[in-house]
Amino acid sequence: MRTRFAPSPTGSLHIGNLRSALFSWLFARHHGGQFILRVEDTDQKRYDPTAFATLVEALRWTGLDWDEGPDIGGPHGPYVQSERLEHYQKWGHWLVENSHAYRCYCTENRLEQVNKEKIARKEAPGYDRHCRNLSADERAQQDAAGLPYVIRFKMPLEGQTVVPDAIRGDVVFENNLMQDAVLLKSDGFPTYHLAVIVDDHLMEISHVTRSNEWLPSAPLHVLLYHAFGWEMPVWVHLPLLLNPDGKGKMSKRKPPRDRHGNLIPVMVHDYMRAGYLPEALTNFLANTGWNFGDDREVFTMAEAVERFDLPRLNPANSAYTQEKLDWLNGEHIRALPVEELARRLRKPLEDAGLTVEESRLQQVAPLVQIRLKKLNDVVDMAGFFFHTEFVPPALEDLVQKKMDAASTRNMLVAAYPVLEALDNFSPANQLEAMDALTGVLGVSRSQLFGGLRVAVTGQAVSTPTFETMEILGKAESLRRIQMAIQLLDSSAA
RNA sequence: GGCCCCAUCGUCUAGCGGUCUAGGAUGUUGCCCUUUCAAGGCAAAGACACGGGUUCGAGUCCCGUUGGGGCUACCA
Repeated sequence: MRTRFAPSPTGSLHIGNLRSALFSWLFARHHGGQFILRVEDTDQKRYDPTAFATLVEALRWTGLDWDEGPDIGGPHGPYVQSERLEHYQKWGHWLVENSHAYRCYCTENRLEQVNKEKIARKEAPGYDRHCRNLSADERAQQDAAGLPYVIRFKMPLEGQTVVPDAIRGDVVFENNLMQDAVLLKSDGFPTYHLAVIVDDHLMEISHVTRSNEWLPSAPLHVLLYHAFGWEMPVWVHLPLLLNPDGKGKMSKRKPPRDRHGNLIPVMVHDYMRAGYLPEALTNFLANTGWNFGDDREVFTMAEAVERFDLPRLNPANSAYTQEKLDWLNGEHIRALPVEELARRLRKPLEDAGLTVEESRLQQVAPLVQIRLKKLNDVVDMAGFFFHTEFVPPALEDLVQKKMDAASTRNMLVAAYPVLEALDNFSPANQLEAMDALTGVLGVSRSQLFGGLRVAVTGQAVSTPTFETMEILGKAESLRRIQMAIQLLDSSAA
């Protein structure tokens, strides 16, 4: 079995395309087959020289691997369509010579004109097949004049074409409703329709996996295989990933928003920057439109490879669920070995402008592991650990529930010498001492521990009190508590 | 408009004629735990789009309606 992913390089990787790629990859890997990467860059108007490197970066990040491709070569190369023009030209002209296609000399103006007239007459728009009906003389005349032309397919005027689809069965199309599609453009480049058939055949693709937006043009592709006399691959039209509201496919041109109005990332690089784990993203994507079985939602791609197959693919399109991705991301963060989490936390912290000391990072990682939904959340939660200068808390955060500045101050003043007297500054020891102090002072754990926590972290939401103080060290913790006391003093005055 | 695809809780899904007073997850709400935030535990609300058939029996099969999506380029 051989499947392929054939994106057109327009920048990063669209999440909907990643989902298609993922299904193709899982399918091939499950059956012990090969997965091929091919670049479909036949649209010269959209050419972007940096796009390919970005695409590969995104794809590598997701963990998908390919056996043949533009960057690694292979026996069926080249894997970039713009480098395969001779194939398309050869086979395009072969179709003309064997009367499956014809040269069309119509200008864009005429095409527009024909459409306008058809629409005015309330007919379906489309090419009127003017050049299909040229006499031999007329044809010779146009050729002699050296006019630019495109090659169009001679769609059968009657009958039906059946597309056998692996997940929805036979889909039947009426031939007379279909266009004489352009196969080879006037610039000598192929359209998708010609290129995909030639390449999939030459590259020996056994299963064509692609999103179901291609289903309407699949009969043309079937007919092309017939015309060439090539063996047809198995067609697998995958469901589409829709916007969170289920209206329209995910698109980077009109980026969707969640119900809080925040933009939802569409490109893989946006997910990388937002602090998502590749294993969470792929888990999420595999889990929408396909299911693992056994009611399991959290799984690795290695586990998915073992089980993946077409029968459990849902033929319906599905809406993107941000909440579920965020939950899965948290699950995968918690599943990481803590040293690995530490390693991945470095980048978001550094990107936030912080200087990250390795030993400190190792200490902080276990404290944030169960608290993070995204890696980037570490900046707000524990960024204070890496500040060169301590930023004291806001007064209103420092004053505890049902207390005022004076009573909060007195509480911290009482805690200070007790903490100072501790030889062993372990969290357990601190807890024991502070717990005892709550009884003496007549305050709750929440008030005392919370007051200390805000004092040493500088923020209302943070890592837990005693573990934090242990990392900060006794001296630094006491210094910060002292600062808090002064802050409360000045407010009382 | 035409053609094609699709249709179970808000969302992702299980269900492949009787085991369905429809299961899981997420999200929401409540309670518990608790040192903030999380995580964890428990609980609640929440769906077979509608109408016809077929059948002893339909969420499951067929048809229609409705709804949603896709395509309708010398873009992919």
